[in-house]
Amino acid sequence: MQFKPEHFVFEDSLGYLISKLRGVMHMALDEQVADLDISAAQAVVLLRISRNPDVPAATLCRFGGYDTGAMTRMLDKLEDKGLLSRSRSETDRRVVHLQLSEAGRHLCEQLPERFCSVGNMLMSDFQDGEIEQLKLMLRKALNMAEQNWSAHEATQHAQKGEV
Amino acid sequence: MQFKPEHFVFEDSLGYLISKLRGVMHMALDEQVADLDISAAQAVVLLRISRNPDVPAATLCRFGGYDTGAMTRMLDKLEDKGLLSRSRSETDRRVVHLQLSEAGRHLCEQLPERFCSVGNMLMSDFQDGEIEQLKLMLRKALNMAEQNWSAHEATQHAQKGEV
DNA sequence: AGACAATCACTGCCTTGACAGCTAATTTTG
DNA sequence: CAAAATTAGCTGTCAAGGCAGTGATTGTCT
Repeated sequence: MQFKPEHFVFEDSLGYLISKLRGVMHMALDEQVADLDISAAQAVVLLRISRNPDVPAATLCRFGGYDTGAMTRMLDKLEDKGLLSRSRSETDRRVVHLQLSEAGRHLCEQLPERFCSVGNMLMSDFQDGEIEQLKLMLRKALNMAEQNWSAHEATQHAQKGEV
Repeated sequence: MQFKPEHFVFEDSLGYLISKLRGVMHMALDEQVADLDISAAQAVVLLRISRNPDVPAATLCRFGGYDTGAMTRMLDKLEDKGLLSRSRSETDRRVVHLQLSEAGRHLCEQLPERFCSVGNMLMSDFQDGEIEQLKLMLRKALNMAEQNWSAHEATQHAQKGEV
């Protein structure tokens, strides 16, 4: 029982800080990739495909935190831009495999730098080890969430998460 | 230069962890207030009004990270539910003041407990001081963002942030 | 083998929130 | 004091994403 209702101040709460930081990071990434003519969300998906060639779309949904409908439409746009192509799996014809085009691969080569720029903008005055410590605590919280969720939502839809 | 492109792994990045945690917290809060027939976003706005009686809507926009259009429609819904009432300011007739109704006040009394439940669910195995340390680092990152932003976006719209 | 359930991708429908344009009211400036 | 700029709130429009329902395919169970 770390938090007590009688002392709760939203503007000082963890939820507020986390949400705000997420918003800032998302906006910063959007700006970083604007010249590539994609959005932050699209950049994340593209990077994922480039690291996992021929990944099925459904896998992207699960780990990317997207609805299958949202993913379909996002892939439509990326395909329209000529950054990737879809192809039905031979072994399981329900599945659609995703491959980056030449333009997509070229674009993805530039992404890690853009992602890192955002991190460096926010963390430049963090000391050695502080970042790892921060990530450790975030992972700890996520683990807790996962435990408390599987306990009572085992039957419901998959966990959602986010990008 | 804390982050280097050649070592970048998205699933282990700060952006991924922050986004995922935000998603989990948002979902958990939604669930916590579902029986009150409001959304997590609405809960935040209501709590803010209850702490700042007669707050102008524009102030909610600025500190809540909402567009004025989005705020108008959110207040429409809360008014339809009978949780608050709007009234034009006497001294500045552009301004709309917000007051909670009796039902709204009663609902708000229950909110801190719901917010804390989410925090306690995620942080139950954090040790003393760890939470404060985590918040300290988050605030540090947010401060950095604010600095680097005012530098190059001074002329653009207000910073957005999030709820 | 055949019935049934599960999975994958896709589509319509809906909500949320951003952006731009608008009016009214106020403040600033010439 | 009049004109211009600013501020507050509202509305239309758009894009993103969630939910439910569908068809096709595959897996499972009897």
